[in-house]
Amino acid sequence: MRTRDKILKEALKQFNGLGVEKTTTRHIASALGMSQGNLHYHFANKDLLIKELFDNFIQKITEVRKYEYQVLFKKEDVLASMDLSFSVMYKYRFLFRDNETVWRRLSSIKKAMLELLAGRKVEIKQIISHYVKQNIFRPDISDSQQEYLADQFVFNITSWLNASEYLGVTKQKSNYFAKFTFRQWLPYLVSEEMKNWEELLGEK
Amino acid sequence: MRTRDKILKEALKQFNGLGVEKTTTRHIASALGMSQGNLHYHFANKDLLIKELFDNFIQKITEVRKYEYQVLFKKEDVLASMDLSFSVMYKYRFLFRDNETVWRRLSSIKKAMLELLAGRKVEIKQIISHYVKQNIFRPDISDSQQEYLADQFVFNITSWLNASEYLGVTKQKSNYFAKFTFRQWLPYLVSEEMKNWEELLGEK
DNA sequence: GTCTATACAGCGATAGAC
DNA sequence: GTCTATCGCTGTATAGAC
Repeated sequence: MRTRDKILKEALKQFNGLGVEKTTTRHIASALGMSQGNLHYHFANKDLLIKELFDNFIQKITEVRKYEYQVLFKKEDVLASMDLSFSVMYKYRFLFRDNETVWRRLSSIKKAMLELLAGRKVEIKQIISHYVKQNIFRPDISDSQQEYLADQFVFNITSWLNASEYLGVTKQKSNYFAKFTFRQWLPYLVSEEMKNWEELLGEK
Repeated sequence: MRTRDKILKEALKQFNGLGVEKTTTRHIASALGMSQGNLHYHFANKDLLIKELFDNFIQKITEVRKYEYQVLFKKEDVLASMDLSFSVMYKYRFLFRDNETVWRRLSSIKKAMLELLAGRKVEIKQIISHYVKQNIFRPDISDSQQEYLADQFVFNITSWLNASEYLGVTKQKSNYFAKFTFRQWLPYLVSEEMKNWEELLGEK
C-alpha cells in the first residue's frame, strides 16, 4: 500500500474514533511509525486529509446509488439500498458526527453534503408517491404528511450515528438503522401490506 | 451579577457557539474583559465549568417535567410540554451537540444523561399506552411498533439539534421540533382524531 | 521519500504581587 | 478577588540533511 493511502486509512480511523479535533498529524504519523515531517510531505495540512476522505465518501455513496437506481421500488430493494448507504456513511461517520467541525474548516463540504441530502429527499418523495399511487400507502395521508415523511427520512439518515449510544445500539449498526428508518413507514401502509412489511423488518 | 455567574453565562454561550473543544478559558476570560488567572480562581479547570452547567441543565429540565406531570395526556399539553423541554435543551445544546466530547471528559454526565432519557422513554410509553386504551391510536398497531415509537421519540429529542442545518430550519427551533416530533404520531391515530391533530400541528 | 530539528502559536493551569 | 507573568505541554507547519 502506498504511503499516501496508509496515511488516509489511519486518518479515517482516528477521525472516526477520536473525532476530528482531537486527531493530530503527530498522532497519525506515530501510529504509522512514520515521522510527522513525512506525513506533511504527502499532505501539506490536515484539511487536505479531510478533503480527500470526503471525496472518497462522495465517490462511494454515488456508486451505491447508481447501482440500484432501477430497482428502487420493491420494498426488499429499498431496504437493501438503505443498508448499503448506511454502511458507507458508517465508514465515513466522522463527516456526520463532526459535521460542524468539518463544515467550519471546509465550507465546500457543507455545500456538497446539503446537496447530496436534497437529492436524497427528492428520491424518497418519488418512492412515497409511487407507493401512494399503487395503493400500498393509505389514501388518507395528506400531502403535507408525505412531505414530512421525506423530511423525517433525511433527519434519520443524518442523525443515526450520534444516536446509537442513546439507544443502546452496539452491533450491526447499518442494518439496524436501515430497518429503524424503514419501519417509520409501517403505519402509513394499508392493512394487508403492513403484515408483509413487518415480517421483512423482523421483530424488534 | 456575580463574577462566577458571568463566567458561567459566557462559557455556555461559547460552548454552544464554538463547541467545547474550541472554547478556551483564555477566550472566555477575554470576552469578559477579565484575566485568565481570575477565571481560574473561580473555576479551577474547564471541566468544572461543564459540570456546573450540566447541573443547571438537569435542574431546569427536571423542573419542567415536574410542572406538567399531571396534565400530560391532553394532546395540547403534550405538545406544550415538548416545546418546553426542547427550549431547555436548546439553551444547553452543547451537551447534545458535543455529547461525545463532554462524555469523554466527564463520564458522570454520560450516566446521568442516559438515565434521563431512559426516564423519558418510560413516560412516552405510558402516554402511548394511554392513547391505545382510549382508542385514539389505531388498534392494529403492534406492541413492538409501540416500543419502536418510543425509541423514535428518544432518537428525535437527542438528535434534533444537529439536524436543523440539514433540514434548513432557522427560527423557532424548539417549537418547530416539538411539532416535528409530535407529528410522527399522526398515522397511528384513528381517522377522526387525525384531523384534529393535524390542525393542532398546523400546516408544515 | 523520509528523516531530524526547529519555529511558532495556542492551550490549561499555577505562582505570587497587589 | 483580580492582576501579570510564566511554566509545560501539544498542536501545525517548515527547513534542510540524507
